[in-house]
Amino acid sequence: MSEEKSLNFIEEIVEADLAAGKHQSIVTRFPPEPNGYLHIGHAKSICLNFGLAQKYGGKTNLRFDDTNPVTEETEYVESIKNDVKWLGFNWAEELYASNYFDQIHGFAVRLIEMGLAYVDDSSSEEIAAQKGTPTQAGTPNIYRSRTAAENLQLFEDMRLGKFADGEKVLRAKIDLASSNMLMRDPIIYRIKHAHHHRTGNKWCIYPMYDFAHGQSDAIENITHSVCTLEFIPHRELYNWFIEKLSIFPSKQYEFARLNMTYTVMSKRKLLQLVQENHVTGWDDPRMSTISGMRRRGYPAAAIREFCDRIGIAKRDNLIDISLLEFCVREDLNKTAVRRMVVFDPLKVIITNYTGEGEILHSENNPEDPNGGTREVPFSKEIFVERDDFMEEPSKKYFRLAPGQMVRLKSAYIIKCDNFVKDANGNITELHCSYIPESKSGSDTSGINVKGTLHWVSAAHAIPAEVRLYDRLFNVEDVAAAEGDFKDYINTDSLTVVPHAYAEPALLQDSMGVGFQFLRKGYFCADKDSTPTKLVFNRTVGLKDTWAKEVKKGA
RNA sequence: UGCCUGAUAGUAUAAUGGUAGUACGACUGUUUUUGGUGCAGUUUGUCUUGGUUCGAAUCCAGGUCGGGCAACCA
Repeated sequence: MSEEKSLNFIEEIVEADLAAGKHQSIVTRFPPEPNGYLHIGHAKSICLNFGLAQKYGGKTNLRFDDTNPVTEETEYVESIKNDVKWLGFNWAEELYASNYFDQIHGFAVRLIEMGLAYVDDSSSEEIAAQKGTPTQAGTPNIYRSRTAAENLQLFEDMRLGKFADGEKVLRAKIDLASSNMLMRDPIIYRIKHAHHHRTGNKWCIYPMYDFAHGQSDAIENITHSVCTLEFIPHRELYNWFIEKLSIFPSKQYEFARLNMTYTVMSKRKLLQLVQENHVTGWDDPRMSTISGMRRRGYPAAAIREFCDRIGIAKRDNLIDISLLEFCVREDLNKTAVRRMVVFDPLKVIITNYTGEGEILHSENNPEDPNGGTREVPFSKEIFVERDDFMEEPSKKYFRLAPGQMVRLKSAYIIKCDNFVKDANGNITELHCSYIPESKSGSDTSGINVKGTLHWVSAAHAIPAEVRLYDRLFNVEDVAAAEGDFKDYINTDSLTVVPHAYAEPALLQDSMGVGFQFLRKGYFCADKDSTPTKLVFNRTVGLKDTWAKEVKKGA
């Protein structure tokens, strides 16, 4: 078990800091804004932040970055907590930036007293214009030279609600000529007469991200504040506030956010999909949200493994979603319980089978020697998959065809003797004969067949609905595609099989587990499933080299 | 056009001046009562031009290309 895994650049920084005695132990944080559901990109950040603390014996706080009351809701807070827990992580403390509003307000006052912040009466457009452009310095306005006393009074009046939204803002007084636009006197407090999901109506002024995040990090003694690349320009500001306020010097480090093929990874776009009913909700199994993946049947361990495999670096990336699917299959192959379900039934009559029927046994999981077996009823009439028969088979087709033999999984070898067509030329029935000596487990027939089919006994079959999912978008790089991302939605991303036939064992199974429907893929019971109406989601298909072969031939 | 960032097989990610490796993918073969799984193997790479050096993916300089920055969002 002593596999040496190389460190990512953040782990290297942490190890160097620890080795240098800069910190006794580390503190990280996962800081979502509660304005939407978490997605797989957040999972990467969660695994990184919690993983760092786990690996180096530190702790991780869950901190809600709730500084914008108009977009944030308790529903989101709850879903985020649920998702982090489900992913398998425990936070040291559940914290909120809003817990620190008093302290942050105090920081602002201190800045004003030091002459490093001022109240600006300009409109948002005026401020934008006065900021200049990246190649042109900004210009100061008359408010910039207000005295500390005047600013103190004005800021207090802002807090007391004497002004309307947008009438005034508090700005840090830094450098209007900085090449970093964020240093050109950034707004640090704005007026919002809005109800906050935690502080209610106590405040009508709220700190901006830049005046809340680093401050919260400092208050919590966060040693390594890890965020994504787009915050690189914020680092200069982050450090400026820490220096001027003489608070705990948290350090910000940035890594590249996760992008994945055939999907979107922004809360704004995900919200749009939900609101405009392109999906059924945040937990629609096609969504890249944690809750969607959970509902679809992705194991938490598979998501963690995926996050581990993609690594941490600073280069922009577009990860192939098939890597995630690989991780899901890898996990489920070891754990999923095998069952047989026929999606598109074709009746097979075993003409020489004279018995009443019998109970056969089949292993629950060939990968797990301790997995046990379940009972599978067999009888004269069974269903097989319609595409497991071809009237005129191609040369490498190992399934049923006139005169061709296959094994029925865990049962007998059968031979197709005849088939019946209706008036329209559709095949309605297969007539086969079975080889009595070929019974699974006690086969003395000496016959070797190339194909093995899944099947269900017609008399014992139970109905089930099966939902098949495909990628939500039909272009690889959705974010880079021209125009509206919604133009690329795959309208065939959901296929419902309303009347599949399942083997009866499935009725007794506990529904929290992952299933493999033999030769069909991995499935899980959907939350819509009831004892009288089973509903399953296809988590991911099996690797299908035959389909690939067929495609090549076509 | 200014500033900030980055560039290693198809996709990711290592090698931290000394043999370019790993995973996924693709392709072979093999095993298999899942055309699944497993096993074995093959394949493909240092953006570019110079420089430093015995030796450069790594250090330096120029170029090229990608991403970000001018929200009272985070």
